[in-house]
Amino acid sequence: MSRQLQARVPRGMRDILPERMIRRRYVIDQVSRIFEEFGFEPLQTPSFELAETLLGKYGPDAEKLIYQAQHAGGKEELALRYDLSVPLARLIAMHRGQLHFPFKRYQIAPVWRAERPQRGRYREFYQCDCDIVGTTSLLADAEIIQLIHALLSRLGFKDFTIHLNSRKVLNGIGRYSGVPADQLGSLYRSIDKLDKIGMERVQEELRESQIPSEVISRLAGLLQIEGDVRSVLGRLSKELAQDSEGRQGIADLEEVLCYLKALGVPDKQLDIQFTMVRGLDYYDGIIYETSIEKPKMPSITGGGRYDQLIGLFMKDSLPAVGTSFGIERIIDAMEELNMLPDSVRGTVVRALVTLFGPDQAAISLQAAHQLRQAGIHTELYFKQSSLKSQFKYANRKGIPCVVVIGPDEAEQGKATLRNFMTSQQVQLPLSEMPSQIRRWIGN
RNA sequence: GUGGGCGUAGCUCAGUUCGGUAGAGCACCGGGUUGUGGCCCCGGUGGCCGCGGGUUCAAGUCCCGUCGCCCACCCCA
Repeated sequence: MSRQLQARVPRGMRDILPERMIRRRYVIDQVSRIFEEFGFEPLQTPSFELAETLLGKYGPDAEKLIYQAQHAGGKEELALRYDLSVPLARLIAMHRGQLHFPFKRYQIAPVWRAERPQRGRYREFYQCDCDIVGTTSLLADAEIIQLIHALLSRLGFKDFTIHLNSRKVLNGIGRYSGVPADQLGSLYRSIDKLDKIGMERVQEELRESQIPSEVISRLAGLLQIEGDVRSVLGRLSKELAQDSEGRQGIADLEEVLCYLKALGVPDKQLDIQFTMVRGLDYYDGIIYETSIEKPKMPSITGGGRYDQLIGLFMKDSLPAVGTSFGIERIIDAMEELNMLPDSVRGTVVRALVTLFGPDQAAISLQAAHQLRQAGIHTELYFKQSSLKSQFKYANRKGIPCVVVIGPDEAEQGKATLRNFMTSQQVQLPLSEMPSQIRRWIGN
């Protein structure tokens, strides 16, 4: 005998077993339903893109994480998609003639990033994106943010905060501080950490990045602005009064806040966090991400406006705005917080039909068939074994109803139905099984 | 890319101090109860002790190497 292979999957990737798959599907169903309620259309793009489509869009840090692929006989340089936005931009450019604008689409699909895995971070994971292409109206930005709020609320999240910022404001802050363009990256990275490491350490980092001390003290004043969303914007606009782009960014945020108020999104779940940056290069307007209090994990949504990205694939760009939901993190959080309804069980099977012996096989088969015809997910026990072990099997697997057809029932053309949730038991004709089971399990 | 922790049964882990026949709980199979699950009792199956090398009469245990997983940072969903 040759030695067996180690059964393994690539790092950062995982199998999803039925129990988890069922919970996952529940969440994904909810999410798609809400996307469609808001008028987003489904769509699909390939897992692979041409490497040239993806490269140069995300920024150097992200670009290192793109999986590139080759095939011995192939001439095309391929890459696995890193997100769903850049493929969307490519699709818009290719199919703009067949689409109606503003075009709203959602996509729930895996993406791949060669990161070092850890809690809430995988190398293959699903993103749920919704985007609106073809309008600069801030109503679209507001609608996306409203959708984030509606979706998370509908799933049962309560303690979450949507952090808002604008790339325009960030650019304004950059100019305000007088940091040279080539140091803006490290400036953003440092101020982004304000929440985590505090003012002192941020100033320390800025000094280490060779940023002049007068600039640091100007920034310090700016970064200390705190309070509710509106007063933050008021004070920030005074500081950035000389910068037209910065003023524009603030005006954008004010307008969106106004819409969100009208839409009933509570202020207390919104936060103007003008130190929030977001890594991807292509954002150029309002940006946002969502954090939850517990369990502790990185942001569960992230998105923003990217009016120039599509322009990389066609002559005149089309403005676009959208967000991504981290479905993996959302599912992890919901599992940890026990947020899934009881109706989401560990198995799709609703009824187990027992098997007694060769004489009853035909009638057991017939009963299973009848239940399936009636739309009840039914499993037939295949092995002739003690009733006890068949019951045990149903119990362990979480099947709520057992249909017993032994010699007694077979003779009378009846079945004994047992409800495992309540331990009720009734004997009735085969034709009445489906309605009885439906009464027991609901639906 | 940086730092830390851990690899022993299908799963969670003890055993490593001080080298001496491979353990527990859960799961699985059978029985107690030959037509009734969960609880209980009894029995059983199951191990390349991550992998390779070294030291030794003897290595899960000591030494070297290597691979893998987890956690944190960076960054992100």
